[in-house]
Amino acid sequence: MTAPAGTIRIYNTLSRRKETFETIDPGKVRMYVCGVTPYDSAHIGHGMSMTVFDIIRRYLEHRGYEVRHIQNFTDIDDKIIARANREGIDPNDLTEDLISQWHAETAELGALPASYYPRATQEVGPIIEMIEGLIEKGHAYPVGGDVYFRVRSFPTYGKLSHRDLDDLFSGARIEVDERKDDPLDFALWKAVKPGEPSWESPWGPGRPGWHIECSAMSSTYLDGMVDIHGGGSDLIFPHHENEIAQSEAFLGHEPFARYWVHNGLVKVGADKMSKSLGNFVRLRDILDRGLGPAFRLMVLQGHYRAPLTYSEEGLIAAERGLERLRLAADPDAPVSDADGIEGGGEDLAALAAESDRRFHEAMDDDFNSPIAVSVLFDLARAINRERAGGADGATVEPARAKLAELAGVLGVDVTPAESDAGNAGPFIDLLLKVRGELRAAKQWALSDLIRDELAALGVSVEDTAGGATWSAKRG
RNA sequence: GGCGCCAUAGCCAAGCGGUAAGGCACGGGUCUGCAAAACCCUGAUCGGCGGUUCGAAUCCGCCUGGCGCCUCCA
Repeated sequence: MTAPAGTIRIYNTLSRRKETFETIDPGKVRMYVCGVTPYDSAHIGHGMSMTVFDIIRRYLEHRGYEVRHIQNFTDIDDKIIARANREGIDPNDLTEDLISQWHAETAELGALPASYYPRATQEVGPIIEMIEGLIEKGHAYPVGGDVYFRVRSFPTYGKLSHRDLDDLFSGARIEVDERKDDPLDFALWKAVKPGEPSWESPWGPGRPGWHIECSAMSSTYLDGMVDIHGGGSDLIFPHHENEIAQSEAFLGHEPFARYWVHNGLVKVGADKMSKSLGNFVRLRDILDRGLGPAFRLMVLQGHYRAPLTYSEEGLIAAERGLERLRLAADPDAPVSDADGIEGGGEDLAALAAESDRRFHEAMDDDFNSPIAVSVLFDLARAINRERAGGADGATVEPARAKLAELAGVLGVDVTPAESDAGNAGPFIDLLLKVRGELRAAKQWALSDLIRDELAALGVSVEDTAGGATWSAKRG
């Protein structure tokens, strides 16, 4: 269902302001998200980025846009070669394996697959063409089998990261390669070294440098102009800065990307989480515990541009919150008719309408998901309050349906927890039936024993007015 | 050294000029055989000091404490 039209505003790293979102083609969004260099398994930082851009994409689609979402794999790089050599395997086998893991993890995280996933190694032709074009235009020069981009030839270099060339130079932490015209020039093509994979090129055998593959791929798959170009904020410099320089110098027009969107980084404790710091948490570990949906909610509860402080408690807190949303969104949730608890007698249809308005207002404003999520919780509380007061399903339905709908827009799965009990279901039902008899006979010790033992097995039992219900713990 | 960002209740986290969303935890209740879940109640004046303003968590300055980028990184 498409919501009523509203103006979407997006923060653009380039202008450092929120801008009204207007696409190149009406109703269509060209989105390029920097994927990964697959040299190791994904961590939750990748998970955050995947989730953030999945939410942005879902919301734009919800708003009626058709989104062409391209996500690349830079499957040739120093680290890939280093690891493959260390393990004595073919770099291709390594990247194939990691890429298939990536796809599996994307799916388990509940992120929609991209429209297409180009790979650097399969785009060498376009990459070489682009490099040749840059040389012709004087923006690049070959040196002994390498090719470098001449940073000083691109007057607006630094506009994305808001840096001055001379400030960068004064940073003086760049290895000085005497063969380069300028220390800041970066490699477009790297001459082959012993033991490395290589491709033929006008400059001899070699391989693409780091940034050029994204320029070539975004150009190839999004017609040389993109609406949204995204990635983690650690990519702003040098990766995206270099990408702009290459693409705009080559294409001869700017901007090559209209909205630069960057997500905040995951922190563990006070520090940024990264492979090099060794403080990373593998995405796989969270997924295997069945906490993928909780992770998504945790990401949503913070703003996408702000750093996300990750902790085990934070993840568990999100899981608890998610359970509350699930209960509220469950059409078969038990209704209490206990005395002493009164419903608010609210107009839930009106609440649903108001919630819808607030939700879209928040998401339209640079994807303010924390507020959108708070709307979900407000709905949940109202629903539970009415149910606690004995309201029937029909009374609660407008709010319940709205909650499920809005959660769905964010990709939050609030469908009732599926039983992980496998074939044990009927036996558990049987046990609870027996326990019911015991309770009727006030055999509390035995009935409590059954409940405790089931709990130890990961099955929680709850007694409600309508009888006992059970649910298996996820994971 | 350069550029930039952030400091909001126990933890996480919105708000960005009109007297503090939401989540989790804690405590007190209701319900329950007990429990669980749910519901109700309870908690902050926004790092510090100045300034601008009728009015500031929100703007400016200084200070203190963190972080990020400048090198591979989502």
